[in-house]
Amino acid sequence: WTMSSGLSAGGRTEDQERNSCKQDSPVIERRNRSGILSEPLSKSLKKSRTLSQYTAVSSATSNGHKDNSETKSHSAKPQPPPLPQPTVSALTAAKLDRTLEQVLEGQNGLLHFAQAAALLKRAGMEHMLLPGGMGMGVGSGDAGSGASDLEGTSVTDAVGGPADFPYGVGGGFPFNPGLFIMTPAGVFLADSALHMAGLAEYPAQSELASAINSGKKKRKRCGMCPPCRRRINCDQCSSCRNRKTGHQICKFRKCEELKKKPSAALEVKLSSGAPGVSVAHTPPRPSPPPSPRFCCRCPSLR
DNA sequence: AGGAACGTGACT
DNA sequence: AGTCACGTTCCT
Repeated sequence: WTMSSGLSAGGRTEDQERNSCKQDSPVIERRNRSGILSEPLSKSLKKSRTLSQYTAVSSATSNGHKDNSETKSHSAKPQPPPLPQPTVSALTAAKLDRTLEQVLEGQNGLLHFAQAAALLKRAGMEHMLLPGGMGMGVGSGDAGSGASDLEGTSVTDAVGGPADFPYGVGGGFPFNPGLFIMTPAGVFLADSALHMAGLAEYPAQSELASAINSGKKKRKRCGMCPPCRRRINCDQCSSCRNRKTGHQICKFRKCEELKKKPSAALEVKLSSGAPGVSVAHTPPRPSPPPSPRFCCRCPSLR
């Protein structure tokens, strides 16, 4: 996964502008060896998902945020249309950063979904997935419409085209969206989906599902919210000043999801129709108060 | 209720 | 072993 490297090279944040005394030199990029500044996303995210399982799909994620050398290596692939490639001189750093943030926000959830779908599909093929098994969710009832919505337009657009996510209009994307768990850390496969696909040996996925259920594990940064994407400690907030005693991340970098109470976050997930294992055919909720950001039925809702 | 300090898990 | 950071507890 190279998103973090892309971010670090892609543009200077507003923070960097503010704390210019430190950020003028590239020293800031190597200031923390554990990745606080240069790799804010990779550590939590790479553990949360089986990145090695991802193929070309994941590479599309970082296309827009790589430096020139990285972009060159992917020059054969069509770049996602919404990603601007302005000259740095033409845009201010802050503006560029905002643009990147918008692009990221719009794409991350869908990309995670696409990646999970790719993983499931690939693994399912490897396991000679039963014909009537996973496919049955597609055409059945409202789930089908939601699925077609997703794969037909949003996902394809976000990922960059059928080459990257070949489950487009005619691709026959065979999975019920209810089989996916939308979490702050990304989109994962529901437990039952794993069993249906015979994927019990995919440890990260099942482990995550159990972690969601138990709620015992330490939560991790979502990696997508603005605070998570922020790479610079303010060095001025109480958390920064009291780092030795406080053991707390900079207030401006505190993940939005982690700010919520664990119970509240769980309730949001449940009410948004993404309960860990109760899958596909749950009856529609009478008054769904969907999470503004995560909803497995309405992936475009943010 | 919000913030600070501490305990401790996760990671290098 | 050292560092980071989430969760809990305590204090205001």
